[in-house]
Amino acid sequence: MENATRRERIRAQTREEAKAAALRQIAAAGPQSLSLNAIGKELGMTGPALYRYFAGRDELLTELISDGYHDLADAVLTAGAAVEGQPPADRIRALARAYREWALAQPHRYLLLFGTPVPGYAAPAHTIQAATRTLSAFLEPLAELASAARHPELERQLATSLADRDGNTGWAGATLRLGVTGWTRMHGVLSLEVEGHFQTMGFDPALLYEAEINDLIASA
Amino acid sequence: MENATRRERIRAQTREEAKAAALRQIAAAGPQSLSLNAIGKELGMTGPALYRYFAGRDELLTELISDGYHDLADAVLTAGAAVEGQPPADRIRALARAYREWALAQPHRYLLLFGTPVPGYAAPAHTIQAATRTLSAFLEPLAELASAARHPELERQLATSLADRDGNTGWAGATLRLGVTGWTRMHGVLSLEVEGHFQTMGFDPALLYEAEINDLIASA
DNA sequence: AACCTGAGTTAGAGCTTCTAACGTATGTGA
DNA sequence: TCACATACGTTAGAAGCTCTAACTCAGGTT
Repeated sequence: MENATRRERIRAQTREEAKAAALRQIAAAGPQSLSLNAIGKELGMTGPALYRYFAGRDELLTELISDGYHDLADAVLTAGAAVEGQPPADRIRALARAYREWALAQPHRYLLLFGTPVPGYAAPAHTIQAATRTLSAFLEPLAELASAARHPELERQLATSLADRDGNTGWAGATLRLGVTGWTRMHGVLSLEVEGHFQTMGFDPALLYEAEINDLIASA
Repeated sequence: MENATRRERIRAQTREEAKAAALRQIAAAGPQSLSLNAIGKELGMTGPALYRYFAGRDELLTELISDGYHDLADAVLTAGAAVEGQPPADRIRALARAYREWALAQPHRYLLLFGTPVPGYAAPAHTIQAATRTLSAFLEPLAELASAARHPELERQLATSLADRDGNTGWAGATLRLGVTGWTRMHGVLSLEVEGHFQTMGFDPALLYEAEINDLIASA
């Protein structure tokens, strides 16, 4: 960003404005009704002009997803930094809370990341890295709690596969299993909540979420 | 279906054909690329002709979702009937297996039910009833296992709210909590699996799913 | 046999993404 | 300071979509 020409700065700014408008539209009427024409109008230009900034609708969506992963990772890591030094159980609870708050503050965005996948979308490498970043934040405190192997085969698969990948991060299989389990449980509650499936059931999803987190901690 | 006129029978058949074609299309390219024109072509007629059968694209989608809920409920209940009399833990495992198999056999359909919601869609009453049917199948064996209250406030909310609803079904709060927890955990694993989020992680999701079910049983 | 109803047709409005061709403004090198 | 290259935004248009309107035609009923 330092040695960017004036043109490049303005261009980047326009891209950001377009993405912001896109998010507003998605929040208002869902991802399927995202229209480049409408975004253009919001920015004060015609639809085709946006093709100077994005290869097409799919690329715009892909970028929104990528941004989302990074934003979520940042939110979780920030929450993690704020509770450094505290007991692992408390840190896990803080991370989980940050995860949930991010999702509920912008449900449409959470669904963009974890809802029905966009057909043409394939996660770029740095997106996977952002996801790994989020998971790692949880793994750190979990490692302090993880006890003996509970599901040997699953833990073995996780340990060997993730060790091969990015140069042996050194997480124990039991820790990784707790991480993945925590992820699926958080997502299970959050996705159904965000999609409104609990609406007619008359209970507070926050309690269920908390219960899941506490169960996870207790089981470790 | 007995005293239906010939016309009505043919009409119903055409509707079914259209829905089958729609499912094929969704399976091939996702829900967003569902096109009435293309369905018409597949049935050997033009696009607008389908408006004689469905009020529009949204109604067709809504109907596919409704059908899905009923189909899923049937699959789970059938599996439940097949293991009647067996110990509750085994019955739960059988139900969970049926649930998973249904989802994996037709991932696009599972996502239609539990992925990003279609904007205009509001679940009709009989759909909610189908969902309740599925949940109840799990509640029966869970009730035999449910122990003392573990999350009092959550269980109280569930018991009172669902008691008010359909004329007191009589499930204990602890049972209901286990049911909802089981649902979110199954969904957590399944939705991430179906969306391909585990693809780069190199472990068998079936093991994670099993582990979740066994944990649930053990915790009850 | 005459009629009514329902199914399918084409035409067209209004939207979408996206390409192509065209002007214009902007920042840079001579 | 002037000329030029490049980037930016425009309009036009193709191909697709949903959905409405008007029309034709075949089936079943009276």
